[in-house]
Order: sequence, then structure tokens, then C-alpha cells
Amino acid sequence: MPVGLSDNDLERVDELIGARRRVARGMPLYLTGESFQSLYAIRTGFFKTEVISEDGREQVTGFQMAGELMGLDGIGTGQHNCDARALEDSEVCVIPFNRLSELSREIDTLQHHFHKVMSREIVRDQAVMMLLGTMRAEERLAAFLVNMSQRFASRGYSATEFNLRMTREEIGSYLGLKLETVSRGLSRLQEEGLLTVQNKNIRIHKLDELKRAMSPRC
Amino acid sequence: MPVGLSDNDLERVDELIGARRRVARGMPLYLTGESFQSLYAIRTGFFKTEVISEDGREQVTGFQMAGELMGLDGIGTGQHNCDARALEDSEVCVIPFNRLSELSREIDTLQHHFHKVMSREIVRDQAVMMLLGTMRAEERLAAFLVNMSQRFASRGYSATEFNLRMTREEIGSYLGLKLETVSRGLSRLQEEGLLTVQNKNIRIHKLDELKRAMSPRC
DNA sequence: CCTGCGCATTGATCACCGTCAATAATGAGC
DNA sequence: GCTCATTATTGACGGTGATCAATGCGCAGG
Repeated sequence: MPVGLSDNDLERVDELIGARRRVARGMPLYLTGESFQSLYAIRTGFFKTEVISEDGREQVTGFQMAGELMGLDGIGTGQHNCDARALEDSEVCVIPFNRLSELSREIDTLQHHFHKVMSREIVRDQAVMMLLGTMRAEERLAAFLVNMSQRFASRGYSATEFNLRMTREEIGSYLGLKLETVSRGLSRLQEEGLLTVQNKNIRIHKLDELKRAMSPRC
Repeated sequence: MPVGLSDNDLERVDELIGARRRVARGMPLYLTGESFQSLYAIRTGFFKTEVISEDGREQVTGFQMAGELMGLDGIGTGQHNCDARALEDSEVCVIPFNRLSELSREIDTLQHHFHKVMSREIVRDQAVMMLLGTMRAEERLAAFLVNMSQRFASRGYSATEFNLRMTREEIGSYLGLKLETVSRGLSRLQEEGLLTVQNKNIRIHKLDELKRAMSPRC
């Protein structure tokens, strides 16, 4: 993942990557309470992370796609603090955290890169707080779709046509809404002509207007 | 902050701490967009961090008290991604991030400690997402007060009697509620006999019931 | 092909919380 | 001590989204 390494260092980082691991759709990569040993970089596939509170509430805290890193929440306590579950058949690289720590002590670039990744995760979480704290249902939905669009685009896929891997309920959990509200919101955006929804398939017709729909009433 | 260092290493970590800096009530420690150079450890006082979105929305993302670290959000982009503002006259230790990086390459304990702090910040943020995504107004308030109580207690102050430093509006922003709802919620908890509110002064009478009030309807 | 199950859509109703508004209390500054 | 601005409380009302419920769709498996 990091760039700008010497050939020699690059080799060593390559060795850092332990095994690969396949995770079938619906199966957990790790569960809350399991001992934390490794980080996971997604090679292919799609995941959700989900926190479960003492009183049984569930909150999806994120959806992860290829290239993204999972497991950072486990470093602090030595135990995973959320569930990570595959939304489609997926493959991850296992990155033993001990080895990453050692190596990042020797390779500046790797250390910096790792710190940046953690920091960006914090910034991302803050953006979700903003979404949950201040946006109305349709704004949240627009923000979610724009975010998906950008992430697909940055991976070379279409920014305007993609298949969601998660259910309405999972979207709702992530956005702090009920699944009915998600469904209604999508129908509404469709009526307004911003996009077409057909089950999990989304076709965005007016990306700019969708971005504007993230802001309060016109 | 880290413990378990040799005397020698302890000296070096001490040197890591740059200047101290005083921040008067209401003044910013840093603002969004400023270049990121240092982390800040609070010696005394009380801060809030706040994200401001492009369309002008504000979201308080946290309240920080003595011993806590601020500025982690800046590492990823090299710029601060939120405002940090003192809620009372405060003093912080400036920790130049370059020096921290260097030193943590040499001192394992420091490296581990730093990684844990970042990870815990991520877990904390996820707990806030859970709060914003799944809890009703009064549950959020109870959770907020219990959290404050615990943090005061862990610093040697009373767990049942303390002064909030922030306004109802700031509490509301943090909890995704309007200030009126915060006020009503506090009044309600008071009517129920769980606590006494007098402006910013909180006296908790039934901490266990307050904890129960974090969960859905009795 | 049909069956059954999970997922999605849509409608009707209701409750929670936001909004608007008026008043009160607090604290800083002169 | 008085004034003013800020902060907090409380009430009335309305809207957004939750809840309850019924129907429809799509897909895996027999």
C-alpha cells in the first residue's frame, strides 16, 4: 500500500503480509471480543463493521471495500471491538500487527503511512458523526450514495452505476434510520429523477444534484 | 503518559514535550485547515472539538479533559480537520509530531502506547456513532452524564457532583439534539429524582438508575 | 415449475423531537 | 448595584421519521 519505498524496503513490506484469507459471504472476519492479532487489508470483496452494545443495539459503523484496512479498533484493548462481516465472498491479506510494528520502526515511510491511515479513520468517523448528528433522512441517503459513488470511481468502476452489497436494513443501521425510511428515501430520489433504483442496483443520473441534496432544503 | 519506561527513556520522552501553551476560555487551540505540526496533551482545563461542514453545519465531536490527547485528526492530511476550543482557561503540552515519530521508532513502549491511544480514539468515535444512531434523546443524555461522571471519577473528582463546562447547545450538538431537548431531558431526569440540575452543576443521586436510563424504556 | 423465505415497497398512524416563542435566570462589565 | 447579553427553561404546535401492517418481488431449492 505505501508508495515511495526503495526496492529493498518494498520486499520487506511484502514479506510483512502474512497469509491470505478467504471469507465467504455472511461469514465473520472477526468478532467482538476475539483477541486482536492482525490487521486485514481487503484484496477483493466487501465488508461491513458493526458494533453491538451491551443492551443489544446494533450499529453498522462502516462499509469497507478493496484496498481498505480493517481491525484498527483492536489495537487499544488487544481485543476486537466490533464485528467484521463479509457482504460478498471476499479475500483479505492478513497483516500481523507485531510485524507491522517492528517494521514501521525501521521504515519511516511505513510508519508515516500507518499513522496517516489511522488518522484518516478518525476523520472519517467524525464525518459520520456529523451525518448522524445534523442531517435529515434524505440528506443522509444522498451523502451515502455520493460516498459510494466516489469510492467506486476511485477504484476504476463507474461513479454512476453500481450495485450495493448491503440490505436496506444495513444502510439504515449505518445512517441511523429504519429500513422503511431508507426505502422511502430512495423512492423519493427516484421520483425526483436523480437516480434509478432497482433493488440493489443504483443508476445515478444527476450526480451534481445528488450532491446538492446532501445540503438542507433548497 | 506512558508507563513502564526505563529512567533513561523517561528522560527522553520528557524532552519530547515542547513548550506549554495556555489557552484562554473561548479561544481556539487550533482551527480547521491550519497546518498540523503537533499533538496536544491537556494539562489542565477543558476543551471541545468541533467539525464544520462545507454547508456550514457544526457538530461537536467530543469534549476533552486533563490527560487527553488532541490533534490526531491532523496526521492524515497534514492539516487540522476540526476546531479545538477551550471551554475554560486551560493549559496544554505541545508535542511536536516529528519528534514523537522519531522517538517512537526507538522506544517500543512509546510506539505501542501511541498506537493504543489512536485506536481507542477510533473505538470512542464508534461508541458515539452508536449513541447518535440508535438512542433516543433521554438515553443519549443519560449516556453523556454517565460518561462525564466516569471521567471525572477517574481523575479523582466526585462521580456524582460536577460542573459541566459546556452550554446546553454544545451538549445538544454533541448528542445530535437541539438545546431545548437537552434542557427538557435534564428537567425530566430531575423530576424522576435521578439527579439535581442547577445550571451547569449536576448532582447525581441515583447513578445506577441513570445507567439504566441509557437503555430502552424500562 | 412452484414453493417459500428474505428483502423491498408502500400506506396509515403516531410519537418524538424540532421549531417558534415567551420568559426567566445568570453572569460579565460598567 | 444595575444593565445587557448570554444561557436556560418551559409551553404550544407541527413535521419528520418510527411503527405497524399488508403486499409485492426475486431468488434459491425442491
